[in-house]
Amino acid sequence: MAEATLIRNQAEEVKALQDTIYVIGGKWKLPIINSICNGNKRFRQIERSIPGITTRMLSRELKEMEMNKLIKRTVYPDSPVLVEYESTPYCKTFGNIILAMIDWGKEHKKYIQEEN
Amino acid sequence: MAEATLIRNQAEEVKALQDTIYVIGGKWKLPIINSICNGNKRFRQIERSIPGITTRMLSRELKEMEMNKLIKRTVYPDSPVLVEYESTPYCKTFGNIILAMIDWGKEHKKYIQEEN
DNA sequence: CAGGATCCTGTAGGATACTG
DNA sequence: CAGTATCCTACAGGATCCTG
Repeated sequence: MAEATLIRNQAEEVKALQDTIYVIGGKWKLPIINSICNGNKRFRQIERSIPGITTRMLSRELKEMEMNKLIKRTVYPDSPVLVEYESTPYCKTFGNIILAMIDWGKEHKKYIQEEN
Repeated sequence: MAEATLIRNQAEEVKALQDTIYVIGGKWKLPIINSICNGNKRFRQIERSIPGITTRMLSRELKEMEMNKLIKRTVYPDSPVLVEYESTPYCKTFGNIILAMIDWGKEHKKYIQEEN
C-alpha cells in the first residue's frame, strides 16, 4: 500500500516533468522569459540580450508567448511606432526553474575550468 | 560602473542559462536522469518509468550520458546478462532543476484544471 | 525600430522489426 | 532481458533580404 502510493507519485512526477519540458522546450523560451523578467521591454533590446537568437525566432516565440498569456504586448502608435513587452504573473512562475538553471550553468563552468 | 557590473552579470547569466539548456536539451535527458536518480537500474525498468520513450531513444541517450559521466553502466555477465545503471554525483547536480520543473508541472496542472 | 517573407537544412525523434 | 538496425520525416532553427 505504501509502495503503491510511492509508485503512483513517481508516475505523476514524471508526467509533471514532461509537461514542463513540453511547455518550455526549445532553445529560446527560457532565455526570452528571463530577458523580459529582467526588465527588457523593446524588441531589439531583448534580441541583443540573447546571444545567437535571430529576429525570426524571437518574433515567432514572442507571438506564441503572447497567445499563451506569458507576456503582454503593448503598442504605442507614435511614429516611429513603439512596442513594449512585459512579463505577466504567469511568466514569473518560471523563476525558480530559470534560477536553478543559471546556478547549474555557473557551477558547470567552474567545473569545466578546473578540469584544465 | 554599477550599471556596467549589472549588465555584465546579466550577460553571464544568459550564457549560463543557455549552457544548461544545451546540456539537458531535448525531451528525454531529464526524465532519464530523474528515473535513475529515483533508483531505477534496469533498462526495461527505466523504459517503463518514462511514458512515451522508445528503446531507441533510451539506448542512445544512455550511451551519451555514460560518455559524459552522468551515469555508470555495469554489466554482470551471468546469463541472461544483467545490466545496471547508476547515477553519478555529477548526475545529481541536476536535482534542483528537476525538482523545480516537477513543481512547476504540478502547479500548472492545477491551474489548467481550475480553468475548466 | 519592429518585425515579415522566403528559402533551406540537420537532426531529434518516431515506427518497426530483429538479435543474442 | 538489453539492446541494434533501418528507414523516415516534421519541424526547430538558421540565413538573408525586405518593409512601413
